[in-house]
Amino acid sequence: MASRNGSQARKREDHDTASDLEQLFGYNLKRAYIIFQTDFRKALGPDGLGPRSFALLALVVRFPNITQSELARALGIERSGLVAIVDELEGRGYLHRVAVPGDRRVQALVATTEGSSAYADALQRVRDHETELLADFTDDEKKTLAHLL
Amino acid sequence: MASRNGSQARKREDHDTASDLEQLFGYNLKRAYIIFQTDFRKALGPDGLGPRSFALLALVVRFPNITQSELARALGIERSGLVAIVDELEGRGYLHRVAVPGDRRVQALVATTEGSSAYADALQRVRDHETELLADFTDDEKKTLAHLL
DNA sequence: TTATATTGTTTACTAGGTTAACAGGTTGGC
DNA sequence: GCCAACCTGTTAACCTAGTAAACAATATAA
Repeated sequence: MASRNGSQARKREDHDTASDLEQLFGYNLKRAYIIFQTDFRKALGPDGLGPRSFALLALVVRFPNITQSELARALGIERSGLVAIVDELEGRGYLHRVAVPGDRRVQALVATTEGSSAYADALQRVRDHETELLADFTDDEKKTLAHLL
Repeated sequence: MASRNGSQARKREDHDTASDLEQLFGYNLKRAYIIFQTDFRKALGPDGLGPRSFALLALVVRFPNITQSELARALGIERSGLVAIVDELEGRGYLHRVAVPGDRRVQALVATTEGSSAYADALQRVRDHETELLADFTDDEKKTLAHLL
């Protein structure tokens, strides 16, 4: 029988001390992160913004004329990695690159009105999904969690 | 001057309301996860186990004779993705595949003594690093966090 | 001026997965 | 017993998100 060893293992896993992994913060953090990311994509639909594009757009909306180098620092990724994301958002018409008078190397990013409203809409949806996801927690717990992270 | 817009942006980011992102649980969760993962790799050294191999080995140590299909379910990844990890751990001599008498399809996994002790060592290091990483928190906060995740 | 640094970009690469197909083995219905 | 349906481990092709190195254009410091 194929499931003999398996059901043994699963039984032990079910009640008792499932495994060392569950005692590690890092492992649980990863699982929580995956849950949130999956939910994020569900919130924004199949051809909505991805987490990266959303984060980048958030910064551009918040800080108009921010440069790509600054964005890379703020997001903690490499400049080269930004290009594709900016291309995508520019392709959607959510922002455009504008030349900066004083320095011909940089291209400041500004959100279009379409980009701003798309962002506001997405933000609302993500927030709604997050509160739904955290519905099991008390307000106190939520506050603590937010503070700790 | 290249940094004119930039310093404006950064100044605003510094004090005030930095951006909507920081109010989102998902975004902070991601950052926390990245911090923990980076620390994990530091704890185990450059050619130590990766998080995936570590997690798999943990389950094999805990549940001897577990099958790969069961592992895939437990870890939430596809069976095909496991093969490379099992290959790696088998290559290190930490576990081996053994035939199961009753069912010639499955190959149960068992940790070698070398694998068990390597795992115990790694687990200790990861735990040490985690407690160090969480040193700023009070015991109460740590308990709450563990409970929430 | 000349050396050094920075910006945005392309290209090649890596890590960590997924999906689809497969060969071999098992099982349930009849 | 036979056959259809299913499960197991595996390979191959692919995808996503990122890194690292190189580059041309530009800016700044000595």
